[in-house]
Amino acid sequence: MTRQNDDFRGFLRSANLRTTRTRQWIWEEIVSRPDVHPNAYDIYERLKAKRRKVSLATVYRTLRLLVKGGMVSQIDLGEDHSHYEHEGAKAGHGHLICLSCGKVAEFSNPAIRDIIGRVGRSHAFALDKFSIQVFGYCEACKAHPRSSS
Amino acid sequence: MTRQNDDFRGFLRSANLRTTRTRQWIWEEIVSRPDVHPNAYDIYERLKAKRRKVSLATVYRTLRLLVKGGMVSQIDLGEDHSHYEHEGAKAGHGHLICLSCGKVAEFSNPAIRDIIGRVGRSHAFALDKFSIQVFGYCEACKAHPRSSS
DNA sequence: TTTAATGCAAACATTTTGCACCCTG
DNA sequence: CAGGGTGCAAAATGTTTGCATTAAA
Repeated sequence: MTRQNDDFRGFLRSANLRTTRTRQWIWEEIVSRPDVHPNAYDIYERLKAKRRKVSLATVYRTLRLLVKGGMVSQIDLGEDHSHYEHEGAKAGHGHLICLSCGKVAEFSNPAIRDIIGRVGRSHAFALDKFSIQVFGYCEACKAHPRSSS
Repeated sequence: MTRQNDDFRGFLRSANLRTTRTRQWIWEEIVSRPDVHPNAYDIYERLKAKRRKVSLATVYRTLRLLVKGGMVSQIDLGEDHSHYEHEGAKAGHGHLICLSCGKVAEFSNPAIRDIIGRVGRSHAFALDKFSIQVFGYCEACKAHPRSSS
């Protein structure tokens, strides 16, 4: 049993929630590939491909629960739906999003965290979390630009 | 005729778009209160209250056009719809969003801009724009917390 | 007068919910 | 075996689009 799985079961237990197969599958989809940032439908489709019968409604319900509990964070990549990622040790990182191919890279910068902490204090604001999206064109796409629609 | 109105007409002209009453009304709603960050429906309602007949569809169409043209920026305040603001001189600022009352404050920090510029370069990423959302509790709400649902 | 812009309603995409049945604890 | 969890279908929300009509240039 992995560390992440322990965390997950511990979270469910402490929240008085049941550890169901379905919830485990969804959790695994999120933690197993930290680089992927799937949306709800992605998770649903990947589980279906693995012959794990889960409904899209349950995927949404579970995601909501995990986000509320701080196990997963919900991110906006500039599309019309949310993406999700494991809220691991690398809390407080940002995303570089390619406007052409959609590729997402992560970055983490302690200086930004410090500055945001200071900004919060100067506004008498009790900080909870922050998110940063940087939009632009990745190396491949700026070398071979496609026509924009 | 204000500076902003000139910009607006200039933008439409250079994009070969017509300067219609409807578009002006919508533009005015956005620039007239830089502190408000309305969503599409807010704009629609405010115009209706002023007896300016505009359809919600046109509000959406106009917003899309303004965002594409870089006149307005589309921001995510953690709700399930977009908000909009005038993309003025204060480009590259962030938002402090109260998780309790929803109030939004802005901040601008040149150091963050620099760091993000550096991050972009180190990833060989051609920067276009960035956005920062900081979630937490404003002074009033942290003093008098409400029960969370 | 020509053609882009608009209003309306219908279509779409994403997310949530009601309810009968199922499974964990 | 009790009560929470799930699947399914329907509803709710936010946004876009087709088409007939209006109005900018």
